[in-house]
Amino acid sequence: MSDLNINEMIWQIIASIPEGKVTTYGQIARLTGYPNRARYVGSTLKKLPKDTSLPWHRVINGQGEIAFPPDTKAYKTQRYRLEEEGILFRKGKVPLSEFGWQD
DNA sequence: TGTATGACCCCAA
DNA sequence: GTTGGGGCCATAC
Repeated sequence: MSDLNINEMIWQIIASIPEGKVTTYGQIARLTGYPNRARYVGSTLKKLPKDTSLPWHRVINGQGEIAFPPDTKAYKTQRYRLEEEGILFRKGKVPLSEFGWQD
């Protein structure tokens, strides 16, 4: 029940990420008020339909890297979308300056 | 009911 | 700078 609320919060937060910016699973978890739910955020994203309008590609891990292995289709898709939005990669990582929310 | 797994994170060495 | 281990909690089997 409360997890339904969490899902909505997660969707709202992701939808509010500005174009050309990214954020991390941990940040999203914290903004929902549950600092330890970073893993749950990933689980939620995995369940999204492939035709979702949610900008899931703007969500990366705490290291500034894409959460998928580099040789996967999902990785390439995500990276391509980010680069289309003007986000540049440095050695496979996104610079901190591109993060939407920072503590 | 119990164990394993995952689009993660943090801290100590 | 890297590496390893613990923690987290919903799902799947």
